[in-house]
Amino acid sequence: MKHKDFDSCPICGNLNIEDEEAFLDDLKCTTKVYPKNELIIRQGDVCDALYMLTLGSVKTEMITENGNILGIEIIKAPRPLAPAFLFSDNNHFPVDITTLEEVEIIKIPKSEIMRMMMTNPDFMQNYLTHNANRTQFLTNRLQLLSIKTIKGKIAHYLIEQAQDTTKPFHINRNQSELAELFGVARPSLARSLSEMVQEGIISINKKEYRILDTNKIKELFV
Amino acid sequence: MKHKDFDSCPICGNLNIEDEEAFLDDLKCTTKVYPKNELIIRQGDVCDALYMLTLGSVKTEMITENGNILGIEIIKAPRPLAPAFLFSDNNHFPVDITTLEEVEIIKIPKSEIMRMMMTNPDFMQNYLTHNANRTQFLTNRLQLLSIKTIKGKIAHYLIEQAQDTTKPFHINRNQSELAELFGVARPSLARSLSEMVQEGIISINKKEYRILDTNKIKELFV
DNA sequence: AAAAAACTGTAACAAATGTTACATTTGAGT
DNA sequence: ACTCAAATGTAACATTTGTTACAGTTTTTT
Repeated sequence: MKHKDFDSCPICGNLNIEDEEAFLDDLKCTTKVYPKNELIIRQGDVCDALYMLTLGSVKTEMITENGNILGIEIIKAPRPLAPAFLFSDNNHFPVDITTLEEVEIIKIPKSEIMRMMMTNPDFMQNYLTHNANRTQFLTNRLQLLSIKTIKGKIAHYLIEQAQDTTKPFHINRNQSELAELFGVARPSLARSLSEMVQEGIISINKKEYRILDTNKIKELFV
Repeated sequence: MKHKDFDSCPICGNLNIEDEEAFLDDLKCTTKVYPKNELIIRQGDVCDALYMLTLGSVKTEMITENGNILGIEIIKAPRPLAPAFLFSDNNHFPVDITTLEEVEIIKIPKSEIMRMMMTNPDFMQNYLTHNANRTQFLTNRLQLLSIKTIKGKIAHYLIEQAQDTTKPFHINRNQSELAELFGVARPSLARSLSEMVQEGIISINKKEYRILDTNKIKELFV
């Protein structure tokens, strides 16, 4: 792992240690490279080590039992994969993980992680913060899914994405991806979007969205 | 906190310390008692200390932006309230918390939690495991919500609850609570349930459920 | 035991979403 | 500039779910 990557890693960054090389050399771990489009972790697999993605990107997908795919997110290196589950009583991965390109993954035994936490307060703080952020991400996802109407989901999502609701902003997903994110059918999403445009609530130009009527879009929550 | 409670606490149990009283006496914290049916924590409140529920029970509710209540769970003492969010970058509570009876809550500063983790490996392990279990709970909840049909949710839930799918089992919730758990309307749930009974997939007697047709109930996932 | 409250079953109807299918537009690659 | 694939718009129709309302049942309270 390069120094730059090391610093930008959510759990290894800012560690305040003198010699990062030595720190890493001491670490007992194995490195493995996987090709593109490979399913590397299955929902339900036992999780007994920390999988650190050090190169490339992967996609995590939660497959519901009715076969629908509920896209969760794309993870880019450097980041640990599902670090919380390493410590759960029922230590199984909750998602499928598929490579999007060639990736490198370092597998660190649980005992090593424990050791690092005990000896390095910054590492422990990072690990805790990272897990907390993950939990918050999940909670957010839960909140989005729990909104029942499609227009409500759109409203929630757009307001979340817009830094400033008076200015246009860019959404980096196409309709199919949005539909997957919301867990709805693509044509249904398109219909809701075009209705919201016709009602003068938002305007859309390609992936450039704009909130036109702040009051109306907030009414969709009521 | 009594010894028995101390031992059964998910993050303070099995701590391998000689003197629990001394351990607790050293702890800088404040104790507060709240009456029944009080909203003690609001969604969005800043979370800068660990709230440990030591007596009584509370209800956590996530209120969606359209005003619907999506019941999350009932928490009984002793258990920490949302311990993960203490360490998140954006440290706000994700849920409303309401007392169900008179409760006692101990508020422990973040710095104290950090100290305890650094000095006590068992405490750290407990804390991590507890957070991991919470994450798994959320993931499960996410999975349940992401199933689109009501019958699919029922099927998923019943199979999860039934230890042995050939034997009858008890569900400790009424229809309204189940509907809230699934995020659907109560009469809709009742309709789906009675259809499943008519189709010979399950039988219901009060809160005693039984899976009659294992194949058919699994087809609801397809 | 009677009364009240909570829970359950169900029906008619409204509303939202899914499904399928196809036309149109956009974008990428040559 | 042309071609092809992907993305989008949209319409008709089917299906599911929500809403409202009320009656029957069970449980709790008095």
